[in-house]
Amino acid sequence: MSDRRAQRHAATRQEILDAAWNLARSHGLTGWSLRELAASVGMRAPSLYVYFDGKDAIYDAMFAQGYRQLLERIGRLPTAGEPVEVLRGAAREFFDFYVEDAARHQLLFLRVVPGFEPSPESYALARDVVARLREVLADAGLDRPEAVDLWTALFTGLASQQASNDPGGDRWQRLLDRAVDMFVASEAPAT
Amino acid sequence: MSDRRAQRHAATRQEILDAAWNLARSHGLTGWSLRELAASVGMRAPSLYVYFDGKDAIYDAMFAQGYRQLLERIGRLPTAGEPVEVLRGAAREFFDFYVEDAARHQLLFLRVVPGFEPSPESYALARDVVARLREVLADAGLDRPEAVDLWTALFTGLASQQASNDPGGDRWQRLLDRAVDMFVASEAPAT
DNA sequence: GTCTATAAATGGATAGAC
DNA sequence: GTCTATCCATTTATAGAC
Repeated sequence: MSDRRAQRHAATRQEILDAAWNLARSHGLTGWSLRELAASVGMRAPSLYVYFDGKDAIYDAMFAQGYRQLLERIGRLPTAGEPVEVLRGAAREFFDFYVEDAARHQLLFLRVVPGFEPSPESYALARDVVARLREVLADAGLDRPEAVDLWTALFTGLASQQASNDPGGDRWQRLLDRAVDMFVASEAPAT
Repeated sequence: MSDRRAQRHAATRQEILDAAWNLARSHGLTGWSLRELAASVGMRAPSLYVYFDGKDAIYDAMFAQGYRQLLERIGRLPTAGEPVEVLRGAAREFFDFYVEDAARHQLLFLRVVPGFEPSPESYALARDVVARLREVLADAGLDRPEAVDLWTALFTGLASQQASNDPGGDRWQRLLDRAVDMFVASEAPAT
């Protein structure tokens, strides 16, 4: 059956992607070759071309997968309850997502891979994430566009500091709730 | 005279570094080769080894130069006057420094070059910057360690968003003063 | 779908003449 | 100090046998 074959193909594709993420985490986002990637899934380099058109196609699939993961996690966020609690949950989710995987952070949010540009389809996922985040924050009472921008900057900044300057620790993580309070206070000063 | 020769040597070294920064800005921090670098200063690759021990030594010199630039700019900051004004000046200085040069930002604050580790001498400059920043903020009334951490996260976050999502624009730059106010209000709520 | 073999280019780095 | 020549490793990618 062609269905069976397609399923196997997709499974191997995912296996390759998982291995690529592992290499990116251990050797840096650009610190691995197709030979290494193939070896880590028990193949030789040319066989990878059965599943991907080349290295940039692999980066593109990783880019799309990363944004799909983020989108799914935003979707799971509780949106009912006290606005402050909702925002704390959202802040923690974003913080964790960034800190968990520095390589993913670099691929999704910084332009680190020389010459790589995400495909239009993959980039559309990035736009979906921003749109969905905007909805969540609006539901919690943050509907001013500048509020969303400031919110994003604040929590990506905390996560970036944590990942770069205290990996494995909690020096910036501890500041999360306080940062949410600071933010909420400045958005509703007279309430 | 050996003095003349040493001066010429240092000048050429700097010329090479300037060219390396240009390549890093245009082709990405890791998107250039020693051949290209040599060509851009009118040399062939082997001649570079008269001035640097290899590519990582060039990255190391760039790393040190970047932190020296930042240290100098912190030194120029006005420290007298209204604390809020001092903090606004400091915030703007940091923001500009990061946004000006994405490649420099990646080299100094993110681990983007596979295998590269700054030398102890260069890394000492990074520590100097943090110490000096701590002094400036303390002079403006921010002496709690967590306050400094939150400050750093907030303004590197704003700068990173500006550089990544609105290069050449001012979407996050416009939020700077408001962010300082938010920060100051949360640090001195009952004054 | 996976392999061997290999192309074709590029990388950092060194030897030695000038 | 700069060069030519070259080494040697590595890269992505392709051709074609099985």
